[in-house]
Amino acid sequence: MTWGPDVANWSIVIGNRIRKRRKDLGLSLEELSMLSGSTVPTLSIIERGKRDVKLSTLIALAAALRIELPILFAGEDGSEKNAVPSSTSEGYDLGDD
Amino acid sequence: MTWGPDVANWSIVIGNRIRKRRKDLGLSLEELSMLSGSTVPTLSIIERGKRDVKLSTLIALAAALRIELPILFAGEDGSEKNAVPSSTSEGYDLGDD
DNA sequence: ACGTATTTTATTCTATATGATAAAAGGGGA
DNA sequence: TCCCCTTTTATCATATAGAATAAAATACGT
Repeated sequence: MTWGPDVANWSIVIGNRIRKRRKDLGLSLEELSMLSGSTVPTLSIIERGKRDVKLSTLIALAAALRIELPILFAGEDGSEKNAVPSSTSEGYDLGDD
Repeated sequence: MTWGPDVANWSIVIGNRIRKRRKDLGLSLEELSMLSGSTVPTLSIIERGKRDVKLSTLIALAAALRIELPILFAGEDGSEKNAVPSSTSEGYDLGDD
């Protein structure tokens, strides 16, 4: 894996949320696999934050877990503020806005 | 494209938000390309909601546009409620929770 | 209408997400 | 310890995201 830290952080946060929700629902990876259409190995990898997942996969997972997609991205406080500290929040050069 | 409607809807919502933010910043696709690392054709496709984008790409774009990632997913009201009506919100069978 | 910048579309190539499957590793109970 | 269930890891095949590039289409000011 050669991602930047932001991707790694987000992948882990999102993976943890998926795993927690799955456990809360009392589902095994096998069961979530059937509900979401992703295979068990794929789910294992995603829940541990080791994959650069596609949007469609997250959408299917959110539906299977019966949560709104934005919940996977929301801050700990449930707001739209980042749950993950951005490593590149400033330092641009094009003089706009 | 053979996605379900949820993916299409989300792709369009997210693409529209990216394009609006880019315009608000007064950036061309070429400039956003340099800032985000995605190519111009890729940006064009993403902004029009025609690609099943990867998480890492969205993270890079949010950083380039200097917005928090959750903003791309938040509801119109900026909450964690879906901006997109889910076409698969119910009808499951495993008796949990 | 013309010229220029911007965006879209098309093509080829590479990287990788995901599926399918099997095997290995873990984790409780009895 | 022995099962059984669950999760992780590994391998191979397929689909597609994204890069690089060029060309076509569009927008837009003059």
